[in-house]
Amino acid sequence: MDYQHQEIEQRWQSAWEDTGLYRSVVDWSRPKYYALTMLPYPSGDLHMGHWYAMTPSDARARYMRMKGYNVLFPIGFDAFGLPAENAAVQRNIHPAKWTYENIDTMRVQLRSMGAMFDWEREAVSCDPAYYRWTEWFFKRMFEHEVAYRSEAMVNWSPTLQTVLANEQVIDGKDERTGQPVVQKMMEQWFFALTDYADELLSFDGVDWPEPIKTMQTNWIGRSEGAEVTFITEAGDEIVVFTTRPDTLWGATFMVLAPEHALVDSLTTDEHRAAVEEYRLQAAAQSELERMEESREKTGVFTGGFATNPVNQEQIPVWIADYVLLSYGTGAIMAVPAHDQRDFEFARHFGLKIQPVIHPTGEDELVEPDMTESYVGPGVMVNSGPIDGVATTDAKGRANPSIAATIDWLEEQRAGKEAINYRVRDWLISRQRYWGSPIPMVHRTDGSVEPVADADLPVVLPEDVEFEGRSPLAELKEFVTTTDSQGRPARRETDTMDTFMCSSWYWFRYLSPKCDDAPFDPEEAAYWLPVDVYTGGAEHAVMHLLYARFFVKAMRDMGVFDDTVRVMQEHRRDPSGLFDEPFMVLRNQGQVLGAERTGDRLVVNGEWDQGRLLASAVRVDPDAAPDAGDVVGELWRRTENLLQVETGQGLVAVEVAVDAVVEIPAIPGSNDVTQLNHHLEIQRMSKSKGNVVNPDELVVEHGADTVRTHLMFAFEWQKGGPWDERGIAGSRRFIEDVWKLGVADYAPEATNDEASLALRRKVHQTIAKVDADMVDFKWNTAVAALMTLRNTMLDALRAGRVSDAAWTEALETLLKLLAPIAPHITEELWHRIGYAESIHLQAWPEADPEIAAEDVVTMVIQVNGKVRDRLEVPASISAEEAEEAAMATEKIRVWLEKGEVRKVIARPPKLVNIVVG
RNA sequence: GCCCGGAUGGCGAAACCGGUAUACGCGGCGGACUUAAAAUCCGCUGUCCCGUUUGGGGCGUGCAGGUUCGAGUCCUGCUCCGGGCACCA
Repeated sequence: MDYQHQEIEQRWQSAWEDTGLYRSVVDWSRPKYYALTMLPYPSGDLHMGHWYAMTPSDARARYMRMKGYNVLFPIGFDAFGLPAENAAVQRNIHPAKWTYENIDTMRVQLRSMGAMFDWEREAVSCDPAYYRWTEWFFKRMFEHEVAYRSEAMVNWSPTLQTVLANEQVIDGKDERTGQPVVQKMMEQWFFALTDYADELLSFDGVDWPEPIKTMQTNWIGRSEGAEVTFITEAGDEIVVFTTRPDTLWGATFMVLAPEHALVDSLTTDEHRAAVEEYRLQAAAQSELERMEESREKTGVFTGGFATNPVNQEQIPVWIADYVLLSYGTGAIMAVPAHDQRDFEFARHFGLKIQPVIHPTGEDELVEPDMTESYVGPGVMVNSGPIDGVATTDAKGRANPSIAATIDWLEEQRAGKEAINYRVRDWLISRQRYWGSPIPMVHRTDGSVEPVADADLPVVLPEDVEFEGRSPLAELKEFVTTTDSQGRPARRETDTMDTFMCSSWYWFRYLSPKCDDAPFDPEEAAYWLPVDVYTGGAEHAVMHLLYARFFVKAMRDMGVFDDTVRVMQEHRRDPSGLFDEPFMVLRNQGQVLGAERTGDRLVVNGEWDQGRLLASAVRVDPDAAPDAGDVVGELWRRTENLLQVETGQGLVAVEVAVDAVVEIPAIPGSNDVTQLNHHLEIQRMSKSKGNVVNPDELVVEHGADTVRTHLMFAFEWQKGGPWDERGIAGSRRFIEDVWKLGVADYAPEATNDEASLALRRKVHQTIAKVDADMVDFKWNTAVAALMTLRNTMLDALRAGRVSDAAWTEALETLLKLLAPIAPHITEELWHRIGYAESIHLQAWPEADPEIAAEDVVTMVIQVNGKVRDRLEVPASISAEEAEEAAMATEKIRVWLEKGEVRKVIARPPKLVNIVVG
């Protein structure tokens, strides 16, 4: 009767599947619970991180089910994206084939976890039945003017002839080829995310971690201030946004972004050549170069002037790349006396500096003596109507000087109060193939129209050639189409950002086969909204912000109208249910590989313009620093570049695109995708990880052990490096549970006290595990179960507890462990004689009376230091406690050292005697 | 630079409202079983000092202060680590 984990786990996994144990069906007579875990990207295989994220989510879903909820816990795949296209280029496999093969592998692996996923509800975002509705949502966005087309500065790769997403650009270079990326103006599709900026700043009614809320708030970056209009000599208006309108009287020049529309008309002939050159330079500059030069301000004078509306002063207009076209209005008023960047710029180019704040408690600022700008509090001076008004560190109208200035500006019609956001509208256009098509056609007159709903989805053509960029634009059959009037038209060849697919997937889970709407209102009315969402904190801003935006936009477009109607039919109050997608959010940390030194490379080659053209690359853990031209740890691999950390900094090593760097830690062939996967898992700056394959661990120890250990070994929110050895403890625990479960318990001489002691422990454990499950504190829940295991092993050996107490203990242990280790508990549950699944049992309830200790250890302190301990009845009174404390032998010794000044009694735990 | 989060044994980590610091586990040490090893079982395991049989005491939660009868927990000022944002007007 050994514990045969493989046999047990496989048998139960099929049994659960056969009986449909995890099908979730709408049942209005029961309370619902929608538990969601972030859907995986089908990168190839499931790694430890997936297990770490998903098994606690699964345990929580199981717990809620045992608590009596009708739980929905679905799964799917976020299947569009760049890695599939890279695979296509590198290995000549169609992205669809690569993706679906990976999905097949991952389905098997996901099943091996023993999670209660309802596979009937699986959704795959690259399936036309799915992206039909992604396109449908785009159309609704377009119809409601949430989707629009506009010029924008984008990351353009001249090598690939395509726009790259920000996340594909690393240090100003294309992540994959290592070639430079430039900034370019292009017409792109956007979603008007900023329309919802204010609503997105509010987290009312949702329970999300504070750090995530802070990150989103900072990302949205609301700033309060004013818009002020300056007039050029030619009569054009230059609108600027400022958070410090009160310093307008100190504005001594203006700076426009090099790309600003008014630069041409402002530039005088004398300065035109310099301006043109600067603009070219700025456009060619990669982000990396800009960062390097961020110390020194650059810029050129346009020769033009504008009028400061508050004092009619003519001030020079410059252009400089520290002013960004994408933030505010792309133009600033420069107040060098009270803004450090402006100060540096003014000093560098010898421009006028005019102080307008008299600092509190200091002498008046004298321009030539200033070594930096003054940004502290004080009193306004040289500022006409607001002279003498106090200025503080407060922002917006809370600052008296700003409030006074805004009032004055509005009265004079020279400006108005304004709010600006750091967040930009969501750029969703991607010049990629493997994404959801944008269902639009361009008419010959330049206007656009959406594809008719009946013609959705616009299907991705399959017979295409890959050369590293999207083939759609080159594919005549795809591009050539007609508009609704039958006139020739050109099909949109951009596809959508994959974040769009993941912005609504939890709706598709509700009814993945629904073909007349994105989701079935009957299902939605019951299951929505998501009650708990679990996943990685790395999605703090992008995915989680887009998802919130999406739901708010859907609500305003009436997408939930039918759902609301069904809810009302069932007397469910819909108010507030469609404002936010996820009511509770919890993040797990990252599990990394075991500690080890990184992959130590020895590279010989030839130096060329700061990079090493490799002639030989080998892995040698013991390589000495002079063994090759470059020796160091492999940090990153792109198609033709290796980043090697030498200890003195990163060195770029150029290799052939098909170069194979054999790394012993990675089994099998070693292509770019695999190597990046390997490097990603060891992502940590100091300690390097190692790939830990969960499949191997499952074979060796069983899914129950792996699940238990992942929940036990770390603080879930924090994660940490995987320790190969630690799993032994969890394995022993699971085997002990087996031992307890199959033990033929036969008490020799039962003893009421022993029985009660066991029962007490059992009920204390229920209370502890229950509280921990609610709070996602898996490690202490498992620890409590291990303690119960220890108590039960002792009881089994002693044979003093009654049969009833033993049975209660065993059944409780199995039920409490069932969410964490679903297979072994199911097996033992049946072995002790039950026919129905343990996963359908009710969660045990703690009886506080049984759990209560009647004798407790009371600590006796003298001057705050523990001097003695005493076993006392839990019901002891303060007087009795005090008396007992003073009476012990040890304490009497301490009492002789002085006079008792005070006694603090906190019965039954503590008495503190102050002696002095 | 700005904004978050963190720091507890050799290691992963516990500690409700301020009330026994180190639960649970790993590792280590000693012992039992064994021809032996593995597995398993039992005991010990913060640190220093005195007694060294049984015990007693000092010091200990990144650092320096403070509040309190009492601080890992609260307050002030730092240091280091992790994450996010970054010429944001």
